[in-house]
Amino acid sequence: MNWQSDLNDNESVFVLSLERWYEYHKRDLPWRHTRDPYYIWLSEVILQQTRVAQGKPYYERFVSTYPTIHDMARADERELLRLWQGLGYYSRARNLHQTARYVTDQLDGKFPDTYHDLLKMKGIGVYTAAAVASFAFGERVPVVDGNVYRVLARMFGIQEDITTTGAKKTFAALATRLIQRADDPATYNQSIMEFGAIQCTPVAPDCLLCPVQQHCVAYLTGQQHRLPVKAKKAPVRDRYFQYLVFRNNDRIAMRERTDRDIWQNLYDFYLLETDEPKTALRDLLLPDSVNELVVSGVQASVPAESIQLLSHQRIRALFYVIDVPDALIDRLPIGFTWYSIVETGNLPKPVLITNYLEKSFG
DNA sequence: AAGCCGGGGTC
DNA sequence: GACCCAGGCTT
Repeated sequence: MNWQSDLNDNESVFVLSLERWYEYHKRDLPWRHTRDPYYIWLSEVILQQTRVAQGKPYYERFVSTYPTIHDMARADERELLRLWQGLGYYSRARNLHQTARYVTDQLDGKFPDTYHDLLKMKGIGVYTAAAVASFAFGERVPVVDGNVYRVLARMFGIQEDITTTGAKKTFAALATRLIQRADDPATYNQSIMEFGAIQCTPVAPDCLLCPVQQHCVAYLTGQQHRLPVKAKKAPVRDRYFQYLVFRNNDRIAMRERTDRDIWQNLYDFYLLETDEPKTALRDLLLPDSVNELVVSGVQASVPAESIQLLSHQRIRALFYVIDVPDALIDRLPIGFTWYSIVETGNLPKPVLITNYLEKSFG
C-alpha cells in the first residue's frame, strides 16, 4: 500500500465514521423531513450566521405564513421584513423575497436544481448553493461553513488562517475530495455540520467521546483548543445615536431607513448621529426646521438611554421624547409619518427600537 | 482583500 | 468581554 492510498483510507474512514455518527446523533429538525427545495432554501437562508435554536421558530412561522414559494413571492415586503424582525442581517429577507419572485415569475415556479444555477440567485452564495443542491437534489458538492472549517482544521491539522482566500481554497479542495468518499453526499454534508455543532464545538470539544479521535491531528497533538486559526476582527466601532421621538397625543413620528447603513428598510425615529456622547438636547446641532419642533414642543422627562451591541458596532442611543403641539403636526421632516402606538407594532423595526417602544409606550 | 451587515447564546 | 453562529454582498 503506497502513501497515497493510505491517505485515502484515512479520509474514507473519517467520512464514513461521520455519516454513521450522524444517523445516531442527528437532531430532529423540521427541515430534515423534506426535500422540497423551497423549504430547504428557506431554512438555509434563515440559518446563515444563525444558530439552529434561534432560527427554528422563524422557520416555523415562515412555513406557515408562506406554504409555497408563490405565497412568498406574492407577499408584501414589509410583512416579510416584519416576520424576519429580530433575526438580523435584514438583507437576507429582502433577497429571499427577490429570489422567490424571480423563481415564481421567471422560472415558472421551478427552483434551480444545480449548484451552478443556484449560485445565480440573490442571497445564495457558495454555502447555500451547495446545501440546497445536495439536500434537495443529491448533488455531490460539499458544504463549507463555519462548522466544516473547524472540523477539518482540527482533523487534518490545518494551520492556515481561515479568513484568508488561500485557506478558503485549501478547505474547499479538501472538502471536495472528501465528499467523493461519501456514501451519500446529502448525509455527509449534514453529518459534518452536525458534528461540528454538537461534538466538535468551538470551545470544549468533546474529544473523549469522539468517534474519530484517533484520526484527529489536533487531538493527537493536543491542538484542538487553538484550531481553527482565525485572524481577530477589527474592534467594534462606537456610534452615538440621538433619537428625537416626536409625539402628538398617542402618535409617534417614524420613517423608513433607506441609507446605506444598518437596518435598511426598517423603521426608526428622527436620528442625529454624533461623534461624541451627548446627554442633553441643547447640545445637539439640529437643522432649523427640526429645531423649531423642538423649541416649540415640550420635552417629556429625561432621555432614555439604551445600548445595542452588534457584531461590528456598539450603538449608544438616547431617546428624547418631544411633545409636538397640534399647530406643528404638519411640519415633520421629509419622510416622516405619524403612527399610532398600535400602528407602530406593524412596522418592521430594529430590536433597539422595538425594545424602546415596549419599555416606554408598551 | 477587506469591510459591512444583527442579534443572541455561551463560556 | 470574547467568540461565533448551517454567510453573502459590496467596494
